Amino acid sequence: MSKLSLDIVDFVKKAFYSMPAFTDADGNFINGVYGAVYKLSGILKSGDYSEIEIVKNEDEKEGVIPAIRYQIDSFEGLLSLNGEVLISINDELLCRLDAELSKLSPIGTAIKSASFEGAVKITSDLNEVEALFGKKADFASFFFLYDNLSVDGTKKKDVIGLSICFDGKEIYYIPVENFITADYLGKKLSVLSKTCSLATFDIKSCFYYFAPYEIEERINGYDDKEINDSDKRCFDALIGAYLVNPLKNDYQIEDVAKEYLDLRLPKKADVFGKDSLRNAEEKALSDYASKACEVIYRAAPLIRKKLEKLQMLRLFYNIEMPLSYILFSMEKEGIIAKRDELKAYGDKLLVRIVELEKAIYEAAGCEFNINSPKQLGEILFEKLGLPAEKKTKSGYSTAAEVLEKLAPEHKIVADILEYRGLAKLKSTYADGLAAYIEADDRIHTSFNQTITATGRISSTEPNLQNIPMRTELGRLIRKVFVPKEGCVFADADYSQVELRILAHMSEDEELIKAFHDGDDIHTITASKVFHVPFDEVTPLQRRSAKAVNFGIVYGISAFGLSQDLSISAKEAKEYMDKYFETYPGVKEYQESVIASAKAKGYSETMYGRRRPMPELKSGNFNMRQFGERVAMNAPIQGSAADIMKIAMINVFFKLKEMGLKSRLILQIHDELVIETYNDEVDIVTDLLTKEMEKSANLRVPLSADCHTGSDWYEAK
DNA sequence: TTGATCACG
DNA sequence: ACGTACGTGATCAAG
Repeated sequence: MSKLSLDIVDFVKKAFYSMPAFTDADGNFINGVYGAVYKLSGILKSGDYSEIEIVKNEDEKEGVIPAIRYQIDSFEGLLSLNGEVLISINDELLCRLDAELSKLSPIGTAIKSASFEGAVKITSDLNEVEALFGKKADFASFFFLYDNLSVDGTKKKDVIGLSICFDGKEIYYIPVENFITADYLGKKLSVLSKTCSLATFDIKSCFYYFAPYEIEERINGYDDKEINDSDKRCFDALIGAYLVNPLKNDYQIEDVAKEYLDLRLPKKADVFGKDSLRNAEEKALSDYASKACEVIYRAAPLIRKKLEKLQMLRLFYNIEMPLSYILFSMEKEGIIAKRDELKAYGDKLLVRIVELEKAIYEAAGCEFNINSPKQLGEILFEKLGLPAEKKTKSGYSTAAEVLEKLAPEHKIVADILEYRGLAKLKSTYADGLAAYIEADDRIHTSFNQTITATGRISSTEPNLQNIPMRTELGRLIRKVFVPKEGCVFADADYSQVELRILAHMSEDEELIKAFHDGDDIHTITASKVFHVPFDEVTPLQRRSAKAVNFGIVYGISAFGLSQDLSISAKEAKEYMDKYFETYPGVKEYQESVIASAKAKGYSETMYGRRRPMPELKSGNFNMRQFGERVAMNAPIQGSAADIMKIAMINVFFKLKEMGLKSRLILQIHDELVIETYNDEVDIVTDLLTKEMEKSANLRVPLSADCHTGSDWYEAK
């Protein structure tokens, strides 16, 4: 009888790759530990050994993917209950292993794994690839597998391979290597898109290599056409899933697999870890990509049916799908940011920040971290004894709103407020933006189309939709954003688009009339609400009317309005009552929207975009109130988002149709920026304004103001 | 990772 | 009686 030396790292690793990938009910892989126990059990039952010596190569363990790593640990735990290295083989051990085996069995745990009816074929044979794309088909899915490592200097992602599926049975995985480049595969897909509907996931990331036929050939703007099944179009399962449920914060392909197919798809990070996919085994790569491709192939028709049922096909095909290409194009263009000027701006801020720090430490009598709300609160409210308004869960509130009230109490407060403002500008904007300037001197933001609950787009890495505007010092940052040589910026923004949409949707006659009468809607509203002639509206009255107008769009509450205007809730309520007397149609409209949302569980925009409102069914009063405000706001904010998206489609394809060189580069909710060639300024400003104003036909006119300038500060 | 704060529409 | 304006993203501190 002899001793079995068992290298558990290698043992589990081999087992993992020899078994189909299955998981437990929580989605954790258990195929490696299952295979290892199964094999070990067989070895031990042969009776050749009397004891096991556990060998564990920690270095090798670090090198394996996470999905294997944790299985090594659980295998070790099963084998060696108390951490022994030497284990004697007896009946107790054999029984324990058998018991574990039945627990781990994929049959026993009844886990459905993404499994194929047909085999995955890996091919690098050019003839085979050519033949593959020459197939006659109505529908195919594809999936680009990108490297985990993001490449510095460019947003262009590294493609490792492409999976493509034509009939749901046979899935091909084509590694990108040698003459089979990502560009080549993209071109093949472009050609295919002419005769075959294609589905993928996150199509925006595919546009680096592939432009669908319907985009390449297109010169016409938005068209509210019916959707024919026979039309060959691209389908993005991510955008589809988002439209069906815009509340989910993070849609991964694994979520789509689970939600629409009840399949557990392994997470990319679990399979490959954080390492580059360049070093991963081809089988693992093809396995992952093919599963994703199959999920798309099977889920896309289901998502499409769902959209059809929800009457959102036109929103999907006529607005969101073409928009995704425009967002890609805007990301790719980017915007020049001047490194040196940003640095100089930051240095200027730093001088004052250092001064303020000194003054604050002196006034406080000690040094502390001004950026820490906790430490700041202790200094202000304990050491200096300022009157505290305990407001947050974790302690004193030191928000600007609170500090402003405290300013007369102690001279330190004003310095802190100024410090805060400057520190924000330095960290988020001066230093923050500089880190995103790429080799082409441009910042390439990411526009996200599947984030917001209302249908707006968002901007990240960096966020170019929140560049300072309201204070002069902050606004100066916009001077670092400049057009390229021979260009200016054309910047157009909608005037009061949300209130105009409210006028349209509520059909309130007075509000509609107000927009036909003139364009200072706040003064007109003040005049009507306070019963004074237009020319005699006081600044305070206008400010109040403006706040009420904002409140109406947000889904008004007397308390919120009172906070904004620093008045009592009773006075705020009076303003609201007067407003609703003036515009009774608005009140009726808001009530009907809430009633409808309560009945249906969602509210919708002019173009059929839905926002589900589970809060309305909540047992919690506050949640229900929130649901009601959201029900009032979402159709307004969402319709404005729809209209801007239509305008972007019209502007983008108009530029293309006219063969202009100028390009859309930014969207900030109600504002578009075009990098405009000097010889195209007149035509571009004209088409930009016109396309924005005619993108929707409302009961009130849409108005857009366009400015030009040689930097973003000047063009606003 | 979460909460507080603050930048935008 | 209760606690609230709508929608985002980045940074910093602290657990």
